[in-house]
Amino acid sequence: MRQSMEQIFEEILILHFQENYMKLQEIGLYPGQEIILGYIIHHEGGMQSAIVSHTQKKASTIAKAIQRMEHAGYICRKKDENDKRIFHLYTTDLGKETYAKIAELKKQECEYYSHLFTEEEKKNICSYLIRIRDRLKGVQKNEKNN
Amino acid sequence: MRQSMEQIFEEILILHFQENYMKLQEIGLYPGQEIILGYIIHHEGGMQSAIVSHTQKKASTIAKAIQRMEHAGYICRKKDENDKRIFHLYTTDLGKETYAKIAELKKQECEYYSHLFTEEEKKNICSYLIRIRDRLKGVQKNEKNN
DNA sequence: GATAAAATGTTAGTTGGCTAACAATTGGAG
DNA sequence: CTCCAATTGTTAGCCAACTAACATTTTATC
Repeated sequence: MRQSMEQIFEEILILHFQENYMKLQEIGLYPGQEIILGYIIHHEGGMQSAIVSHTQKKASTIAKAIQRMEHAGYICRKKDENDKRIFHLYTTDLGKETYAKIAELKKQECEYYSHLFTEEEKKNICSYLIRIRDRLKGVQKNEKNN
Repeated sequence: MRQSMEQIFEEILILHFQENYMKLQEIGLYPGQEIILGYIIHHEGGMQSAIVSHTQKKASTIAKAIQRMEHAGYICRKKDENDKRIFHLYTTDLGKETYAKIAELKKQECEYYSHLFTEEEKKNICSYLIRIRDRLKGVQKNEKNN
């Protein structure tokens, strides 16, 4: 074997990043914004802290992205009348149109991968991926206890 | 199935990024610098453009990283006497020590994953990963022709 | 030899990601 | 009711990643 599992995986990470970057660029978004937009579309009126929990990013990262996305016209914020700390987030028409393009691309991507493997292989891959994910989750839990 | 292949993969991307970030932070590097350091260690005297080709990052990204890594004392640059455009890159003692730590971590990581799968599963995974990688490579080649 | 093209590296400006420190508000403990 | 802790969100400053434009030097072409 010329390349190890890990090396090919690193290669895939780079290629995946580049492909994702180019696709988003054509749509007009920056990496990460599509996840935020998708969350708000499916949780209209939600607040920033929910996005922080969902995306696993830091609050400061989300805060800046939200500001830029609001300025670019993809989303809008409305103050809560009872709790003055909270902003409720909503998508604009532009945001909805933009997410439709992303959803279409994601669908195409899923179909590509679907044709790349047999049903049995897909089951295997899921089993492997879950094992890797749980291992990564476990490592982080252990590190938190230190 | 509650989650699709793609969703679990996205989850793994996030977890992998976070684990990598924390490990590098303990060593004193920023993400991406470990790849540059590794390349220079294995190609002492090489030049920036070679790193650009190898890492698939843009020249400006590498240029800034090289400057910071030189300033931080991990590497040093020497001007070429014949071709005045070129800088030759070398690792310092600190750079070599730092990379030793990274190599140790990578070794541990490989062992973890090695225990996570049987030999047959590993062969399967390699087969799947290669298929994904080649598909990603193919997409990018096609896009370049447009 | 002059001029255009390619190679090498830099700088300015955008974004995402992080940490750390901060302000403001809310809610609970005493 | 008071005061402290938790929640929510922001700002400043660091880095990586990108694009676009640039300067310098080398090389190829005519």
